Amino acid sequence: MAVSWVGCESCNYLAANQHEVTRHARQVHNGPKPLSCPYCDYKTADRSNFKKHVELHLNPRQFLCPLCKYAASKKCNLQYHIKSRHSGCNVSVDVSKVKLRVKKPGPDGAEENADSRASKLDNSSSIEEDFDMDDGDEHEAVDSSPINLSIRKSSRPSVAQPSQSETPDKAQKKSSATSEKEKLPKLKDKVEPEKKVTTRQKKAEKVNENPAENTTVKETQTETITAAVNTDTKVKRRVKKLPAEKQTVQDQAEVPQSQKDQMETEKSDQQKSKEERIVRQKVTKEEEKLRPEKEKEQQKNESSGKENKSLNKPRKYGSRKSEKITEPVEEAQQKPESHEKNQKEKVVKEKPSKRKSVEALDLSQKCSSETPSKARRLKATSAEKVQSKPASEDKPNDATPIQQKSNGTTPVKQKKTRSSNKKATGLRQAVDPAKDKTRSVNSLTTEAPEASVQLDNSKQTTNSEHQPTENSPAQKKTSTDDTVSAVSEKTLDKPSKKMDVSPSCSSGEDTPSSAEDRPAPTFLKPTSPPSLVLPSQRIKPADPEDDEGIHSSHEGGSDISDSASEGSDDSGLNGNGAGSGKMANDPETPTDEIPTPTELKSHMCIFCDRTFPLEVEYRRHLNRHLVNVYYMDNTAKGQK
DNA sequence: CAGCAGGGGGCGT
DNA sequence: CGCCCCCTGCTGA
Repeated sequence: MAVSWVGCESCNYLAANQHEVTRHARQVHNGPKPLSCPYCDYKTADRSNFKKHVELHLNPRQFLCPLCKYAASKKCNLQYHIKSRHSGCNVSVDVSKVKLRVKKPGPDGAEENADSRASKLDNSSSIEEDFDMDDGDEHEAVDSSPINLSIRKSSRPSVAQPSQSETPDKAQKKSSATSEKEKLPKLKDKVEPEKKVTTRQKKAEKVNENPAENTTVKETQTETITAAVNTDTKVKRRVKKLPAEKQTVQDQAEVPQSQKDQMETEKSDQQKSKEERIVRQKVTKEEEKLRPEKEKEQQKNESSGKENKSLNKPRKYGSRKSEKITEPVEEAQQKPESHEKNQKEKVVKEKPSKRKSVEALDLSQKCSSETPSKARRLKATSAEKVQSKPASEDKPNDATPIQQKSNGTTPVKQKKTRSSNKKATGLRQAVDPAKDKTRSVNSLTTEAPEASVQLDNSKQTTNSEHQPTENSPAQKKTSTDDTVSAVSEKTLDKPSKKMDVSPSCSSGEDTPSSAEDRPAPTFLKPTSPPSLVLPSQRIKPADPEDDEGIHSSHEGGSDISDSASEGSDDSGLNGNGAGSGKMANDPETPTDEIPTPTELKSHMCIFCDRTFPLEVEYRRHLNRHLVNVYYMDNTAKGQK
C-alpha cells in the first residue's frame, strides 16, 4: 500500500501515519513526559507505558504460566517466559487468556482493584477468561486470599510461585530442579529484583496491591492454558500474532504432543510424587510435632494448590458461574484454616519437597486430564477435586465441618446434574466441596459423588449419556473381588457393614490399603461404625483413593468415563502405588499418607486374629474380610 | 539464565 | 488514542 509514509525529522523513523510520527517524536525525541506515576517517580510520555507502569503498582496482575507456576506481571513477560522457558512445550499458552490472579474479595481491601482489573482483562480476552478469572478468584479465594494478602505484603510475587514448583517443566523437562530452583528462591521471599523504580513500586504495590493475587493461582493456569490454547486462537484478536510461526507451530503440534508429553511426564512425575510423598509424609509428621503451625500452613498450601488445580480444570469448561457459587463455600471453609498460613513463605522454604510432591501430583493429574478432551478434563477434574481435597483434609478439623455440607450437597447434585452442562457445573462445584470436605460423606453417599462425576462427564462428553444408575458394574467388580478375596472372612457381619463402603474400591487390584483406609473415615455409613479398620491408617489420610473407590463401586455406569477418570486419578494420587503396582510401596506411599511406623508394630486381624508383620499384608487381609462382608451384605439385602 | 520493567512500533477504533 | 506486542536493558540467582 502506497500509503504516504511520514518520516521523523530527528531520525529516520518512518510511520504510516503522521500520528505515529508525532507520537514517536514525543516519545523518543521530545522530552516532555507529562505522565508521572503517583506511586513512584516514573515518568513517561507514552500513555500506554504509563498505564502499564501504574498497573504494576495497582495490581500486579500476574499472568500465570500454565506450564509452571511462574507469574508474570506483564503479559509480554509471560510470553517471553513461555517462549524461552517452555518453547518446546506444546502449550501455546495464550497469554491473553491467561488468568490473572485477581482475588476475590474479601479481607483485603483492594478487592475492587483486582476485580476491576480482572474484569477488564476478562472482557478483553473473552469468555474463557472469565473462567480463568473465576478460577483464579476461586483459587485465591479458596485459600489464597488470606494467604496472599499476608504474603503479598511481605513480599510481592514471590508468594505466587510458592505453590507450584515443578509442575511447569514437565513438558520441557522433567528436571524439576530447574523449576524448583525458581520457585524456591522466590518463595523464600524473594523480593523481586527490580530496579530502583521497582523497589518503589513494590512499596506502592504493597500498599495498594494487597489484592495479592499471587499465591497459588498458578495451578489453575495449567488447565486454563489448555483451554486457552483452544480459546487462544479465538481470543486473540489479532490473528497475526498467533499465526506467527512460533506459536503456530506449537499450537498445532500441541494437541498431540502435549498429550504424549504429558503422559510421559506424568509417569516421571508420578514417580517423583511418590517419593516425595513419602518424604513429605515423614517430614510432615515430624514437623507437626515440631511446629504445628507450619503444618497447618503446609496443608493449606497443599490443599489449596490441589484444590485450585482441580477446581480450575472443571470449572473452566463448564462452570464458571457455578463455580463462583461454590467458591464462597470453599472460601469460607478454607479461609479459616489458612488464616494463619500467612507465612507461607516460611513453609515453602522449609518444605519444598512437600510442595513439590503436591505439585507433581497435580501435574500428573492435569496431564492426564488435559490431554484428552474436555470430557476427560472434567472427569479428571472431578476426580482430582476429590482427591485433592482429601489431601488437604488431612486434618480432621477440616473434615468435620465440611462434612455437614457435603452430605446435603452431594445427593442433591446427583439428581440435578443430569440436566445440562451448566447444571453439571453446578453439581461439580457442589460436589467438589462436598467431596473435599469429607470423604466420609462420599462413602456414604457414594453414589452421589460418583454420579455427579459421571454426569459431568457424560454431559460434557456429550456422547455418553449412559445412565449412571446402573450399579451393576460396580457390583460386579465387587463380586469379583470378593471371590478372589473371599478368604476367610465369613463373619463379621458387623465389620461387613462397615466395610460396604470401602470394599468397593479396595477390591480392585492394588492398594487394598486405600480401600481400607476409606472405610474408617467413612463413619457416615449408617450401618456401622467404623471400628475395624486400622485406626492408624485413616487418621489423616483422607485419601484420594477413597473417592475413586467409591466411585467405581457406585457407578459402574459409564465405564468409559469412569475408567478414564479412575485411571487418571490413579495415576495422580494412587498412581504411584498403582503405577508400580505393587504393594511394596503402596501401603504407605500411595494413598495413605501415613507414615506408618506406628502402624507397623503389629497388625492383627480383628476378624481372625491373624497377625501380619507387614502392613500391606495386613491391609490386604482386612480388605478381604471387608470385601466379603460387603459383598455378602449386599447380596443379603438384595435378596430381601 | 531468567524475570521484570520500560521503550517503542503497529494496528484498530 | 488506546491496545497490544516485540525488543531491549538491568538485575538477581
